[in-house]
Amino acid sequence: MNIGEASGRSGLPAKTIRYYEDIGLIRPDRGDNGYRDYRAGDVHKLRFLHRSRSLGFSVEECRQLLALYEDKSRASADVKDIATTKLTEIDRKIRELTELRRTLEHLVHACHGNERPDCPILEELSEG
Amino acid sequence: MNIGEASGRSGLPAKTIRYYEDIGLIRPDRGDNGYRDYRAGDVHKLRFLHRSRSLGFSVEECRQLLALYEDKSRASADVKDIATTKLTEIDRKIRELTELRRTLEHLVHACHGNERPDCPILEELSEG
DNA sequence: ATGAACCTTCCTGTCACTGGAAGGTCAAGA
DNA sequence: TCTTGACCTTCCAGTGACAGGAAGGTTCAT
Repeated sequence: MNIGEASGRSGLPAKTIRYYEDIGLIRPDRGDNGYRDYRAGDVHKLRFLHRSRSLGFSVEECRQLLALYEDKSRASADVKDIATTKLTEIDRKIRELTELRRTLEHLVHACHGNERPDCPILEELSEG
Repeated sequence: MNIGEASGRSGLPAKTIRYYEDIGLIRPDRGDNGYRDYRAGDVHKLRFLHRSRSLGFSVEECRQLLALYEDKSRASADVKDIATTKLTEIDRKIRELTELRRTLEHLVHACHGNERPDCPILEELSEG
């Protein structure tokens, strides 16, 4: 199938699929006309990539996961390691954002939000 | 003062300070030798930028905040609007990450993490 | 035969810097 | 006076993960 159909079936934009080929994630066949030719297995991999990316894995992590996916003699511990590391990262991001949120909310509450220039938000930004 | 001292006092790397000049956020004087020459007010602005960025505002938002900071006839409502919008964005990000976290934790728990190849994480990634 | 809807490659832009090369300037020590 | 080392300058390239668009080839239906 052509890239348009692979795109439709995987949910990834054609641009992204070409990019994934550029960086060596997938290698579809080519037809006589030079068009990329995807098989069902390729679409599976594309869906795998789509899902992995949307779960917050970086492209390099997706590369590792895809290699494990294709390695029938893998150890599930290797997959779990990657996922656990990512989970820790996500936890850290959530903590950082929550801290940010607290500070910002505090500032927003302290500001009158009227026509006058005095503003605790700007004060905090210049002194913090 | 030279850029090195401005960097030390503001907490921003010299590279970043030059970048902020490139994109028109600050315009220091120049000495006869061509060196940038920062005054106390410039360092204040740099600290303002540092703090704003670390609170999650984009550079363009920082540009708006800095303009309000310098506008003595500003309305605090304008500042509050920007901060409130950012607060909403942060909330959305936290929600997304929390959802991600839940899914990923579920997968990590389901995976045995041993030497065998069967792995619910990979299964979910390929089917999800 | 023509037009639309595909497909191709290649180049540029995004965001907010960071690293590095090549070279000028300045202050302190031998 | 010379030199060394720490500054400073500009400019170019790279990051991550694509998106937009130009210029051109292919396929299919009318």
